[in-house]
Formats: sequence, structure tokens, C-alpha cells
Amino acid sequence: MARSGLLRELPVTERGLRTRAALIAAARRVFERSGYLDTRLIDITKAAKCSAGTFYTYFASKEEIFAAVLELAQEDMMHPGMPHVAAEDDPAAIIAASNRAYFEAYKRNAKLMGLLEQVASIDPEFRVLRQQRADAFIRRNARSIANLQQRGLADPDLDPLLASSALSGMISRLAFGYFVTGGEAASLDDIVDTATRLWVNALRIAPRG
Amino acid sequence: MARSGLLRELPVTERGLRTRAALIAAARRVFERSGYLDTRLIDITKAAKCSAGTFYTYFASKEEIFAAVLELAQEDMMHPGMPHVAAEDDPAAIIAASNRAYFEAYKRNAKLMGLLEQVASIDPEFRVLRQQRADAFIRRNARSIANLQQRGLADPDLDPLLASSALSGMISRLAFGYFVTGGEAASLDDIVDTATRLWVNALRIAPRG
Amino acid sequence: MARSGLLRELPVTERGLRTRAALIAAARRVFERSGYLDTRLIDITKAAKCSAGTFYTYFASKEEIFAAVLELAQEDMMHPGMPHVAAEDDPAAIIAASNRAYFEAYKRNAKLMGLLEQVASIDPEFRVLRQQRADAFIRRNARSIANLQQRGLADPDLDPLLASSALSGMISRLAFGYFVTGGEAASLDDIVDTATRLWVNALRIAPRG
Amino acid sequence: MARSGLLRELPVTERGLRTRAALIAAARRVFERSGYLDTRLIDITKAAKCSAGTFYTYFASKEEIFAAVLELAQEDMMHPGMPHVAAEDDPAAIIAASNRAYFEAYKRNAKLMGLLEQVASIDPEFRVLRQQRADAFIRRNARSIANLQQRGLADPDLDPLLASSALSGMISRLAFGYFVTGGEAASLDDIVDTATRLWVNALRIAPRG
DNA sequence: AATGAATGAGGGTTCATTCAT
DNA sequence: GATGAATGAACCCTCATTCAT
Repeated sequence: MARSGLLRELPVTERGLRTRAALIAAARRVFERSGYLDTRLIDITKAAKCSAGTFYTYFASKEEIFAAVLELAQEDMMHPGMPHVAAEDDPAAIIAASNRAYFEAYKRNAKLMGLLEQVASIDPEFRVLRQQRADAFIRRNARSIANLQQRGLADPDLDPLLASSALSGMISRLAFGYFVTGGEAASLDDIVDTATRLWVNALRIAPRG
Repeated sequence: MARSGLLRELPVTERGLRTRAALIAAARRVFERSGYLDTRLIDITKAAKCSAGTFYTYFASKEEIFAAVLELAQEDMMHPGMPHVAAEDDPAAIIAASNRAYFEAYKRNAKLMGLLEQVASIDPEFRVLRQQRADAFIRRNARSIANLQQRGLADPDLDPLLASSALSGMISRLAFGYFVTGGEAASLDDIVDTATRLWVNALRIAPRG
Repeated sequence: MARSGLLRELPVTERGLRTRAALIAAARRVFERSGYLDTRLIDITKAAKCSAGTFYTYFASKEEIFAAVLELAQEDMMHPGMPHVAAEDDPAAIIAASNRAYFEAYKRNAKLMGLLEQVASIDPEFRVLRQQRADAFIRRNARSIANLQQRGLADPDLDPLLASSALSGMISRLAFGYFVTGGEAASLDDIVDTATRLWVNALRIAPRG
Repeated sequence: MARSGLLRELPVTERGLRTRAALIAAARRVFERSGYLDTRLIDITKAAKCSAGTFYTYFASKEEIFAAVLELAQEDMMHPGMPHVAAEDDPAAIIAASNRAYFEAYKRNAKLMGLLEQVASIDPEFRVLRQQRADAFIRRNARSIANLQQRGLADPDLDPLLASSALSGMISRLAFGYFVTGGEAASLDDIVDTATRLWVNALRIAPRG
């Protein structure tokens, strides 16, 4: 996900970079503590130990600094999806690894994912962003499904994109329920195992050997 | 889902009942047009053709009238899930029917479901409400899965509740993506078919004798 | 204190009289519980078990019903001051009896006196009312002082009205502190005794015999 | 009477201090003109020539700015009571001086004293404040009375605190009637003289020499 | 005479944004 | 670049009062 239109250019001086970074770090902390809506800009500037006016040197709005927070966390969030593993590996093992990777990345950024969910439900720009991320995840998984089908290893009657859309949604919703809503009683291992088994079953992936 | 604690007593006169109903109807319209956050109480009272003060005769807050809107729409939303079909029916057919019913009910109330998603991301009380609804749906499907397992018709290695949680989430997320986000290109039939096929596969439901 | 300008005519029907009386009784209760300012008219009508509109059948405003509450309590409040005793009685005994009567009447209506103090500080009409009551008390005591002076029993250098103003104020302030503010630690007897002794001393009333 | 808990931190810049001071001065003016209840915050900000929002930079409420107004006037109000005079002075002269000082200070702040009376009748926090001030005055006079008793110059049968409570109340009520209610016809000198004579008589202070 | 719903003016309060220093 | 005070639009909410039934 390249720089979204929500971001402006970086400051030039050393001090400017430091202040900007302090604001972003403070913003993430405050957003995660208070939620997006309840966060006031002065809460952020207070946490960053700078004045209210300084905020506008770097960001034009709350949306813009939230975009910057997301951008900083983005690298870590790009891991999930199918990691590159040797093609000859057991498909079930690959799916298991992929799901585990997704859940773990989700866990590391759980609060932020909850925030993104909240902001996406409020602001169309972030709805698009969320959609783009979801689509990237879906397309990657769709390619993997199509690949298995071509190799005769998965149910050929399924539309790869639709199936990926459904199954990827299943995974992300599970992660949301587990790490954000936090109401699930099961252990992470159980969830990954069940999700993987359902995924494998759903695609009718032939058991190995 | 009984009356939530968010509701107060009903008015006693005919006129009062009419005004209250007008407010709820207006609120639903305005919420669906402008979203929850951007709706101001005066927008609602204007749409209901009454004065600002009248609002407070019936509701204490925006949350309260939103709860009333949901309550009114609730009956229709309780249908989805497993419809009552003869037990001897083809399990796959039952699942297909259930999924179709869910998607259709979702479609009828799509804007409201999008609103609930938004409000749940903002207000903890509605987060609980959404959770309760999701849980009811999950438990119903879990019972169905357990039943199939007992009859030897579904993969016995799956935990029914966990599997239901995953698959029910898959369904509701699909519905959300299809009817609320609205970005899906597929036809409703294709989605129902794919969802059903994945569900049937995932549970390893034996093809009918 | 005759009917003040704050009061209107009485209702004619039996039912009307009953409702009016219920409103006044309720008003006194609510005023004493919540204070004048914090009392809303619906609090009164609720307590009187009638509707909001009914209030206006009998009273034009909160002030007016408060005036009615005072009027009803008035008879009891007219006792204080010098009670009529035989002129040949011991002057000190008369003063003691008078003070005691004042304190006791004050005690019976302490909450109402506190209210009157509050309302007088807010509403000029009641400031006048309070002043009239105080003046009546002062003039009565002034006549008593003048009488003692004429009989050679009290310090002739004092202006009777001024002295009465000071001493009467002393008494009413003591009563206010004792029954309304409620911070005094002394017993009522001690207060009456001290007040009487100070009063007798202040007028240099010759000890008897 | 230290800073009450009603006050927040002072602004740091010169400009801030100026604005805050302007608000307090304006508040005093408006309160004295319109009374506490009838004063709206915008009346104050208008009088201080700043916007409505600025008020909240310095004060959280009407109570808070009223506390600040009182605090500013407080120094002047602490003078009254017994001024320091040589111990060997004529007790009556000391009392006269003390009373005169009290009346003069009261006169300088008469409007504010009236306001305090009003606010104390409305707001419990200020009721406490008024009580504390009254108590300080009473205790000071009680010490003076006890001292006279010990020197054999005053009626030993009086309880000093009770007597002070009564006589101090007499003085403050006179001042209130004279400067706030404003209905008294007498001259200030006459009032001071009468009050002093009553006070001296009441304590049976021995005539000098 | 009683009802209780409808009215709407009026005040308080917040906070993103600007700007002089 | 940084500061923090000033701004004022925007909205919420209360409640005395009116009025149709």
C-alpha cells in the first residue's frame, strides 16, 4: 500500500522530524487508549508534549495523523497472507502457516485493527483503505486457490475469487472476534487449527499421500 | 433479544404514540441517509415535523432512539438462521435455504445493518447488542452442526461452536461486503451457492445417498 | 400580613379547592426537599398527582405558588414578637417569654424560613415581604422598648427603633443560625438565656426589686 | 481563608493574565449589576470583550469565576473585626473602633456582600465559605470578650462564644440591612453609636475610671 | 376542570482551527 | 518551528408555558 493521498510531505529539519515522530507515537497511544472519536487533538499534543498549534505544522486534521499512524504500522501488517513457501510443500501446511502468520500479525496490531474498523465505519476514505487491504489479502489467497485447482488439488467447481473472498473474510472476522472484541473463549491454537481445517475441507484439498 | 434497557415507557395517548412512531420512522430515514454520527437530533425532529423539545418527551438521547429503531426492525431480523425445515431434508438443501434466508433478511435491512456496524464501533452498548445477535446466530448454527455430527453426516473432528463461529462469521461478513460495502461484483445466487458449497465442504457433509 | 399582590382568587368548586390545596401542600414538600430554584413545576404537579397543565388553573408561576405556601404558614408565624402579657410583669420575664416564643415558632417553620431567605435573595417581591415581616417584628419590639424607657426601666439614651432593629436582628439571626444553618452546638435553652440576658443588659433594664 | 478548591491554575503568559483579570473584573461588574442568577456567561465575556469560548480557558463555571471574584476582594474584607489597638485603651473605644471598621469595610464591598448572601443561599459551597467567614469574625470577638471577662471588665456570667455569636450576628445583620437592603433611615454614625452602646451594655462593660 | 403532549427560546459547553508573539 | 491563547460555530438539553382534546 503506497502513500495514500491522506499524507503530506515530510519536514526537512531534524527537529521537525522529531516532533512529527513524537506526534505520531503519541497519537497511536492516545487513539488506542481513548478510541478515534473520543480523542481530541489537544490530547495528542499534550501526550507529545507540544502545543496545540504545532499539530498543524505537520498534519491538517485528525484523519491525516491517523493515516500517518497506520502508515507507520503498515510494514508489519503486510506479512499476513500466504507467505512464500516452496510450492512443493503440503498445501494444508502452507495454509496453516499462512493463517498462523495472519493471526500473529493481527495480534501484534490488534488495537490498531480495532481502530481501523472504527474509523472505516466513520470515514469513507478509510473505508476505501480497509477495502484495499482486504482485497489485497483476498486476491493473494485467490491466486493460491487457483493454483491448487490447476494442480488438481482443490475443488474445481469453486470460483477462486469468490471462495477466497468468503474464506479470507472468515479468517479476518475470526481474528477480529478473537483479538479485538475479545469475547472468544478458545485458545489461539484451537482457532488456528479449526480455521485451517475448515479452509482445507472447504476447498476439498486432497489429504496428502 | 428482549427490550433493551435503553428504552423508556411508551406514551399513553394516541397522539403521543403517533408522534413517537413518527420520530422513529424519521430517525431511521435520517440515520440511513446521513449515518449515525452526522445525524443531529434536529434533523430527526425536522423530518418528523416536530420541535426539538418534543424529542425529549420520548427519548433521552440519540442512542435511545437508535435503540428504538433497531427494536422496531428486530422482528424481521430474527428470521434468518436455520429456518424450520423437515429433518429428513437433504442437509445441503437446508444449509442453502438457511443461507439464502439470511442473505435476504440482511438485504432487506442492509442500511440498518451498516448503521449497527457503525454504531457498534462507537458505542459499547451497541457493541454488546451486536455481539448478542451474532452469538445467537452462532449458537443456532452450532446446534445444527452438532446434530449433523451426531447423525454421522459431518466431520466429527470439528468443535461445533468453533466451527459455527468461523462459518457464521464467513456468512455475515459476506453479507456485509455484498450489501453494505457493496463492492462485490458477483450475483446473489453465485454468492449463496459458493457460500453454501464452502459450508457443506467445510463440514465434510456427505453427499446425499 | 394581608393577602399580598402575589395571590389570586380562590377556586369556586369543591374539587378545585381540593386540587389547589394539594398543589400547595405538594409545593411546600418539594420546595423544602429540593430548594426553590431546583424545584421544577412538574416536580410539584407530580407530587400533587395532577398534570402539568393543571398548575396554571391555580397559579401563574412558581413565585405565586410559593406565595401561597407562605400565606398558609403565615398564621403560625405571627405569634413571635412580644406576646401580650400583663404590663406589670417583670420586664426580663416578658422578654424571655417573647424570645422563647420567637424561637419556637421559628423552629416549627425552620425549613420554610430558610426557603424565604433563599427566595428573598433572588426575587425582589419576596425581599419586600421578608422586610415587611422583619419591620413588623422590629416595630413591635420598639414599642416595648419605648414603653420601658417611659417607665424609667430602660436606658433612655437609646433610640427605641434603632435599638430594636439591632436587637431584633440579633434574635432572628440567631434563630437562622440555629435552625436553618444548623451549625450551632449550644442547646436551645442556652441560646434563649444568653439572648435574653444580652437583650436585658443591652437595654440596661433595672433588675427587679 | 486560603485559596478555595474552586480555582484552577493561573495562565502562564502575560496576555493570559490580562484576559483572566479582565474576566474577573467584568464578572464583578456584571454580577453586581444583574445579580448572580441573572448573569449569563456571555454577559461576562461581552463585558470583558472576549469570546464565549475564552471563558472556559480560565474558569469551568459561573461558580468558579465568582469564587475568583471573591478571592480578589478578600484581602480588603479581612481587615474588619478588632483592629489592633493598645490594650490599655478604653474597652468601649476599642469596640467602637472595631464596629466602625467593620461597617466601613462592609460598605466598601456592600454589593459583593449582597451577592455572597445570594449565592450562599443557592450554592452549598458558598454557604460554607460564608459560614467560615462568619465564624472567624465570631471567634475573634469571642476572644476579646473572654479577655474582658478575665480582666473583670465584662459580665462573667456570659458564655463568650455564645455572646459573641449573638452580638457579631447583630452587627453583621445591621450592616446587611444598612448597606445591602438599604432600607435604614438612620445615619451611619447613629448606627455605629447605637450598636456600640448596645454591645457595651450587653457585656456590662464597666464605665471607665 | 383536567390532561399531557408540543413548543421553542435560551443557555451552556466543546473543540478544531487560527494567529500574534 | 513552537507557543498557547482566542475564536465562534455548532449542538445539546431544559423547562415554563400553551393548547387541543
